[in-house]
Amino acid sequence: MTADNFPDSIDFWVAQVSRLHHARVHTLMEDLGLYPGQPPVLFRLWEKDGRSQTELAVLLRIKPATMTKMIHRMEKTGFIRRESDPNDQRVSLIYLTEAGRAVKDDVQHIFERLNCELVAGFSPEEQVLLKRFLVKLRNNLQQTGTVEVKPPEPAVVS
Amino acid sequence: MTADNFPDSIDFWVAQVSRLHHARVHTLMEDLGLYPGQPPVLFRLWEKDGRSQTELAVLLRIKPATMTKMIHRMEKTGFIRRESDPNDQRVSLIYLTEAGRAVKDDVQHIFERLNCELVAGFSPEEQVLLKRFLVKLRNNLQQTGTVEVKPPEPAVVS
DNA sequence: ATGATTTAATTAGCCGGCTAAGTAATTTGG
DNA sequence: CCAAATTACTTAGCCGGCTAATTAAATCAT
Repeated sequence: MTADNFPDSIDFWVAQVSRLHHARVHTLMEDLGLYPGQPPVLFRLWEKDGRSQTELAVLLRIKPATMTKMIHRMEKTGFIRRESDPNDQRVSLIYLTEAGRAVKDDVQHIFERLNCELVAGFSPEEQVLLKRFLVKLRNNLQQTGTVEVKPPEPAVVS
Repeated sequence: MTADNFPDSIDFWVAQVSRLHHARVHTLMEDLGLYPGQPPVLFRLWEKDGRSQTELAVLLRIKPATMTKMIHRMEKTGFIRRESDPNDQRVSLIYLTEAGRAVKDDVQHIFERLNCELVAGFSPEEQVLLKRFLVKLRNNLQQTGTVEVKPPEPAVVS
């Protein structure tokens, strides 16, 4: 990587696509009162209601602390509600409210539309290839991320 | 887009790659005292010193308000310094400090390494294709974002 | 059975995106 | 020449990532 080719690096383009996508979702979700981070939560709840925060965090591959924030916002705006798990007082189970169920069709339609916009000009084969590329990038990043730090040999104490 | 295929959508994978990449850069830059958003600024300054904030924001495709924050942090941590443009008191020109010049080689090496990690298992042709795909995604998003309200399509279909 | 460990969630605080509203300087138009 | 518009940047405040440190509950091991 040199200063010359940086602005045309994979890094740069991934970041830019990600930001534009985020902005686009924001625009499209605005009227429904949803923020861009929230649809993924809803998709997982429409799939199966009453999941724990940790379960959701694992599915969305975000950290529990991030989940907590989002859950609070979505609770405040009325799309979900929390309930203590009777079998384990530590976990709070997340349930859809009526409003959370009500937006399902709209959100799904919007995401269908967004996906069309996104892959416009991609042949079906290219779409498959693109997804394979993205998964491979993910794997490459995860590999290095996890291996990377070898446990430092603790110096012998006293 | 349905609840079923969401977790395997292009959206999801792009977001995930972006987050992991960000985290990886964070890890790799930590020892140098840099945060993930800062290398792009440095790359542009190594290329040409003394740019205005707006110029940098345009190059990095971020908003001026975001630039302001980053510039302040980088000034505080000593990688850059600001100077008023004598020809226009509104603009502040950004210059590298000695520290900003000093990290150049390290940062470039790290980004070379990161790029290798990222595209591991991609043939040169696939790398070209990947970049083309990303650029196309960018264009698709920018199109919809700017046009926003498409002129009503001619209803004639078939 | 109780003390130690693990686990679920929260809190505080940072980074980097964004918008909206405000200030200061320059340009433009009448 | 001076008022109006534009431009460059800042500020305040939100969202969504993250880590580190806490708290409370459950489990494990002695």
